Amino acid sequence: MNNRLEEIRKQRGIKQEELAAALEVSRQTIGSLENGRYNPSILLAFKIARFFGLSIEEIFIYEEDGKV
Amino acid sequence: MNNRLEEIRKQRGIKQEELAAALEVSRQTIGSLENGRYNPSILLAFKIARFFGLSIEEIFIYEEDGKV
DNA sequence: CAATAATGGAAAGCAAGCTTTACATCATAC
DNA sequence: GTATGATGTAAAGCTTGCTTTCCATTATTG
Repeated sequence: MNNRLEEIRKQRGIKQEELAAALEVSRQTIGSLENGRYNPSILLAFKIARFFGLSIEEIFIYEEDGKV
Repeated sequence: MNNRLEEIRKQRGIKQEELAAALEVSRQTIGSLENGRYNPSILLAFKIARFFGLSIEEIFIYEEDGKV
């Protein structure tokens, strides 16, 4: 799973910390997602998508093979 | 999080066990999702959506409040 | 009724997501 | 150069997702 989180966040000119606060998660969680340390839960994915007004599929890129 | 998994699966006339096999998860996982015992990981959500040719949002319903 | 098929659901255990704490790095500004 | 702000990253610990195993329930069918 890849994601366009950092790209989209920067487009909107907001900081990791601000995004984290808006989503009610820790800053480290945002950093970990942006740097691919793990995938979001589906709940967090929904929150992120809703925050940016996008669909989950527009932000998170699932590649059949790439596995976990 | 609610989901339309059971509904969609039955529309297609397939059994929990068949769906589980197609998605490479256990039958219990499918049953647990259908009966709301837990939410899927985002990877499983993608697999399910892709299997049915739908978007994640068409299958899993996120309600702002309803919490976890 | 007995047998089989499909589903429900619990328990234990491992894996993954998230938190808090803590420290390092990098850039910018003064 | 030092201070400050933003980000990277790691460790320990809790919670949630998923597996395997096991048994119960509810059709349906012979």
